[in-house]
Amino acid sequence: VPSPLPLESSAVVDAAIAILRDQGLDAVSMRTVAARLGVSPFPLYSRVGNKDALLDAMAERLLDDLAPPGDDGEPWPQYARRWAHELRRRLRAVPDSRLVLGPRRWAYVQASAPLVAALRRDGVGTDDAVRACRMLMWATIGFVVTESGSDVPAAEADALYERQLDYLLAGLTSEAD
Amino acid sequence: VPSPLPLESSAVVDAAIAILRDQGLDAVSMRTVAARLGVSPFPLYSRVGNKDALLDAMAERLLDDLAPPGDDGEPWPQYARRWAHELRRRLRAVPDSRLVLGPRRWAYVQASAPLVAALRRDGVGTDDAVRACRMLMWATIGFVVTESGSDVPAAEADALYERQLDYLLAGLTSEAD
DNA sequence: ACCTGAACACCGTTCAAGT
DNA sequence: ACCTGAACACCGTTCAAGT
Repeated sequence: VPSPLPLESSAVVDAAIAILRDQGLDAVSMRTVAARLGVSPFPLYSRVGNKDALLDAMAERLLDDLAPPGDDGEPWPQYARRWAHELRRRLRAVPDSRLVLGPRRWAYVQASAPLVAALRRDGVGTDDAVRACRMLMWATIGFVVTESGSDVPAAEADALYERQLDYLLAGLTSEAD
Repeated sequence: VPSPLPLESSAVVDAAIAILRDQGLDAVSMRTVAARLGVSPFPLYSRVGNKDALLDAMAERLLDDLAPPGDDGEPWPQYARRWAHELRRRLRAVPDSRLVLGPRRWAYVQASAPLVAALRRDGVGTDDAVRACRMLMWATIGFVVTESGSDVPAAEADALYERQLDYLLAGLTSEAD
């Protein structure tokens, strides 16, 4: 009599991400994930809920621990620059932009925490800090999603992103004073 | 003996957009579009190619004739502001952000033409004009895609977009001089 | 020449039946 | 209690057969 499989939800996410990297997002199905685990599809539903929840969990895993918190003496615009570049780097490493969109908000709320903290540490009010963070985050997500669908060379996209960041930080800095 | 159906590719796109508005993007399939036209799925493939090409054609339709060209005497930053707001308005009217992403670039190339023309008319070099246009377009697409997946109130998103536009235009203007 | 009906190889999800 | 196998209601796409 076989005992219940020691199938953790993290193992399901592991398998899904392995398929994502090997064969792309379209190859990730409840059936292919189950097959990679040597199991029928049914047990997956008790571990991860359903397909959409699995996609959420994958996004969360891929954005986990986005940026280290800033140093105590670091001014917020400098930290914001590091944070934004790290967010872009992580998002570009995700092999499919459909995974970073949709209603997968939770991962971003977590990711924004250290930037909001850096702003607050420098005396920016909570609402302003949240808005500044939101602007940088939305601009970065949008930039990555759009550049990934374009044929603009990487070096040019890098330069364009740097300039956009300059402009946004200049605006946010002048307003914060 | 029935003659060939007078089935135009535009009718296929019409039917697909009608289903999009009535039941959402997930309800748009080659089968449901064919059923709405009273036809089997097969003839659609000779009209629109395949499902992905149909999605491209839908995106193109939804962004068609994006912005009227600017007045001759209108300075480019003022036209850029109108253009960007119109782009955002159009994108927000598309009921699903998956439709404005992916490799559906052609619609955006067309949409950007009048803005590039306005910049050039004011003496901006071609490369700079293309880059400025790209920044405003990517920022806007990204903003809309991200705001549509968030629970930020519309008024707040409007204000945030306006400010982001201020910052980007301020940066682009100072650089153009 | 062009369409229909059926088929192929897939989906997400669920349920009776087994152990 | 938990899984398997089969099923249900779908996909995109294609092809033999009809007209």
